[in-house]
Amino acid sequence: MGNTPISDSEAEVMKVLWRKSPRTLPEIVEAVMAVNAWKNVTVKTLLRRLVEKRAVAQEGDRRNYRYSPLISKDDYVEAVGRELLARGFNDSPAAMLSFFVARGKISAADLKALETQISELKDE
Amino acid sequence: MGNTPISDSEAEVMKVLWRKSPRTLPEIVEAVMAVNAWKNVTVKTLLRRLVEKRAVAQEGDRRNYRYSPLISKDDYVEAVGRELLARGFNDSPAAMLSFFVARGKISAADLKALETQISELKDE
DNA sequence: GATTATAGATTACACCAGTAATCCATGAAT
DNA sequence: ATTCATGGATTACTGGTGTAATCTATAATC
Repeated sequence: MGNTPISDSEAEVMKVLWRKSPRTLPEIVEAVMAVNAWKNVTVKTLLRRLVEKRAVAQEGDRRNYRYSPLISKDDYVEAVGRELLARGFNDSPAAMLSFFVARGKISAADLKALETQISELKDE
Repeated sequence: MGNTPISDSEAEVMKVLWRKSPRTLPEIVEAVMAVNAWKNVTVKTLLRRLVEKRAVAQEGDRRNYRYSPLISKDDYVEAVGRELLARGFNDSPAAMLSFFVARGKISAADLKALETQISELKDE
């Protein structure tokens, strides 16, 4: 998609690492394949590319590496979010919000919860 | 980027058409080049691809076509948003919102405005 | 009528992403 | 010692995207 250093398919691999890490290759392959109908070699390729682009760490001894994420889910999500903001909403979070509200994707209850969240943030 | 039928660069062309349409080629080229340092042929290519993928209509007589968007900005934005939601927030708009609030991207005033928006929606 | 400018079409080309096959080396099993 | 399985590396191939050069036909101009 856009500007994240992580592609969509690669993100599928990251997701399993974000859930639990470190993991070994077979663990990762299994977890990814539980969700995506890819060949195991495909998962290996994705993992290797992630290591290359320093999004995943390879530790321990060769032949039995342990893999862990080097990019946090929050960072990833923030990058994706920033992209949406730029692409669709002219960098205005409020405009985005408004859009989702208008589409009925965000309820009054959601807003209440957010209010609470905001006031809690203020108490710091 | 992801699944929108419109790529990032192509979106730059759509943007000028969303702002005002129909427009002629030179108008489009000029408007796009005011923002992007592309060669004019590049803009032509993007426009042609958009016509090919039926995102833009070509009307009037050859040699002086008028171009207008066939995909609305709202549709585009919604597609991009849906994609983000899937990629980063597990399809939960509320989760996304919460994320932006936590990052201080959404103010209490923004929320107030949204509340109003919601209650207005309810009155229908 | 010849020349020129240019809207639009055709062709190009490198890079990345998605998806995968094949190869290699080594630890395990026989 | 030989074979097998498998983690990891190398290579591959297609389609899309970013970016553009070149060509063609025609309207305008001289």
